[in-house]
Formats: sequence, C-alpha cells, structure tokens
Amino acid sequence: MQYWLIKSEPTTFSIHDLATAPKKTTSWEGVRNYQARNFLRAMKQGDLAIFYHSNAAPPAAVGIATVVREAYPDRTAWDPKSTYHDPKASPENPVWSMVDVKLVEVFSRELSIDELRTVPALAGMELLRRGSRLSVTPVTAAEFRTVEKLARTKPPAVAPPAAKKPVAKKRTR
DNA sequence: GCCAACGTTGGC
DNA sequence: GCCAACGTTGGC
Repeated sequence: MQYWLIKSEPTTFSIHDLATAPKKTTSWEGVRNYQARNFLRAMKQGDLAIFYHSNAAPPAAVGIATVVREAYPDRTAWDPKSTYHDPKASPENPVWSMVDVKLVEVFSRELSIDELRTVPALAGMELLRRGSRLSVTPVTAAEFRTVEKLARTKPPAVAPPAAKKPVAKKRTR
C-alpha cells in the first residue's frame, strides 16, 4: 500500500466535485509533468491519496481519495479541444497517463498549508518544500496518518489576537 | 497580480 | 549537451 498527495485547483476540480461525481469517481487527467506522470504510473489499486486544493484560499488538504483504476492513457492529451492538449501525444503514442480515483473522505475541516507547516511530523513532506510544484507526490505512511489524525482533531487554538499592547503612555503628571 | 522556483524548449 | 529564454505553478 502506497500513499500519495494529489493537487487540484478547486476552480478546476474540487473535492466537492469529486463528492458529487458519478460513483464519486473521476479520471485524474491533465498531468503534464514527467515526474508526476511517473508517480501516477506507480500507483496501485487501493493506494490512498491526500486530496489537496492548490491555488485556493487557503491552499489546504481537504480529504482522501483511493486509486480505483491504475494508469492508462490520458486521451485528453491528443484532443485538440482539450485545455490539456499536447501536440506530442497521439493514440499510438499517448505520452501521458491518468488514473481513476474515488472519494474516501472529505475532511470535516480543511488543513491549511499554514497549519501543515506547523506540524513537525510533516516537515519532510514534498508539498511543503520550498518551490515544490509537483502535482502528484508520494507521501510516507507516517505523514499520511499524521494528516488523517490532524483532520480529526480540533483546529489549533487560534493565537490570541496579538493583544494590542496599549501604548505605554508615560504618565506625566 | 506579483514573482520565485522550476521545467521545457530550441539555438548553437 | 549547454544554457538563455520562455512558460507555468502556486504561495502570497
């Protein structure tokens, strides 16, 4: 069993879209980065993935999905009308792959990237690395469990609104 | 909307 | 095969 993190911009495809999709399942098309594609190809049925909203306010981990179909050709690549069109691709040479994922759980609360950054156990996550842009990344079992657990706990106490220090007015008398 | 970080492209 | 130019991602 392997664990992953998959990113999607919620304006393109959100976890709510997945929740309302037929069979709560979608094909994960549009990945156009070789490293990310290779991770897609390494996915096995039953693997679990953290669903992450990128380019959101705030960017956040929002749920869990599972792989229900292993990698197969991403046909949007040779569809000239698709926003994911890639002239290099054809049915004979698909170039790009996708998997099907099914919703497992929508977290009862979002775990913002800011919150994730505060968790020591997640310090090594690819997502949190400076300049990290990969839309599909492996996650360790420990990281996965940490995120799951975090989603089931109460949000961290909000730092008290930086108590506006009354400007220590010198009392002149 | 800015821009740092990174991947890709293409001239040489 | 180097590397500058360019495009994209995604946090902020």
